[in-house]
Amino acid sequence: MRAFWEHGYEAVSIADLTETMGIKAPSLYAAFGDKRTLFEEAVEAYVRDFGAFSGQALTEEPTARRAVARMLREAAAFHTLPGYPRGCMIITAATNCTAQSEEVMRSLQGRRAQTVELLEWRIQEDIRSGELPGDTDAHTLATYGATVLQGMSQQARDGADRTTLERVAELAMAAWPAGRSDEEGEGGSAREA
Amino acid sequence: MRAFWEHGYEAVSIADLTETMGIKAPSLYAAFGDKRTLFEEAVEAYVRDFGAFSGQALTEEPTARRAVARMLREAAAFHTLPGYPRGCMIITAATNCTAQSEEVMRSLQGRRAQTVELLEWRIQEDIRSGELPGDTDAHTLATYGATVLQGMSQQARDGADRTTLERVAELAMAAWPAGRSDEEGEGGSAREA
DNA sequence: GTCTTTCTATAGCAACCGATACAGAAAAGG
DNA sequence: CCTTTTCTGTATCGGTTGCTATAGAAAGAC
Repeated sequence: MRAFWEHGYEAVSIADLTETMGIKAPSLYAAFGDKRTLFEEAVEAYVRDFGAFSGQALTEEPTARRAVARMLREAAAFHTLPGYPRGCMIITAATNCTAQSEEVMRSLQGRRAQTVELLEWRIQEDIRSGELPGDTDAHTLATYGATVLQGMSQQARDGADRTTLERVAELAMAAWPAGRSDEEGEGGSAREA
Repeated sequence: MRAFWEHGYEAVSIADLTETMGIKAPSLYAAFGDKRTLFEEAVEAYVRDFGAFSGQALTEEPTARRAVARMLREAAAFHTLPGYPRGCMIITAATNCTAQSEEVMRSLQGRRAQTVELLEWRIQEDIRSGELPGDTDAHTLATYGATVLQGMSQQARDGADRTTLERVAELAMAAWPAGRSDEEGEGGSAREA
């Protein structure tokens, strides 16, 4: 997983994997069957251990605004974990692809699209509930959230440190429209006028 | 150039290049000497024809704010040119790299860092001139600009259309602090209090 | 102990990688 | 016309890719 995370799908060879895993090629193929299958399992392990924060933030927080704020804040941390590759595996692991690994690319592309759709759905939910004004552009807003998230991954890869990214995440939220629940006061949860 | 732009450095083979260029391998090596050299020339051709907008915006505009606004607006167009690969070649062409092409990766990384440094320098210039308040965090602000720019490239690759990206660019500027020249009125150039 | 089952390591498969040696065709000079 | 030079195409180099057949070692059953 770490090898795929750092170098991407095609740039990691079977020889690299057998070397870092301490096993020989036949054992690897007996256990995983295929390089693609092994990659898919590595992706699922990554999502489980390091990539679940975005889905959790987008489902657990009460408003889309708080969800995105938390997602970006935690992304700053997860994209700069000490001792781990920088950036997000889902974003970077399949960007330079041959024709034969197009399916792998589209697989990760689907996962990214899933996150954007979930975010857009949360925004539309806030529009329906009156939390956000009725003329809010949900598609643009969701794309903006994904843009900042994926840009932070690239910046982490290029060496940006965690505190800088956390400040970027906080700054990015200044462009996000304030909802009804955080118009006055700042608790936003218990205080209802 | 288009092949490297779309698939990246390592994912394009010499056979791909000789096929799309209509020449055989020995002619290619006689003309360019090396795959790496050919890639570098392709990068320079890309920067000249499609990637100069960011440098121009960052040097020609009177303030850092207007520079970033223009850079992001034009990026939305250049990252979604009809008939060309999506996104920015400098950002995506060398992300999945083997150990042998680390130099290529660092070369593009250096070009990206150059843009961020130029942006940060423009911001500090505005701070010195009083256009921006003295406690402005130039490093965070420059990283934010680069984050949105690179995130837009990723979004373009994932299928975002031009108008959506232009709205994202405009929305992103809502997080950018207003300078002294655009506090009141909106011309900002001829009107001096 | 002996037999059976599971696992692992050696060796090698066809296909492709970047890069060249060499021969033949085309063009330029007289 | 002939010679010299430049260019292009065929064939191939050693190395690596993902993947596997086959033989040998380790472990469990009794």
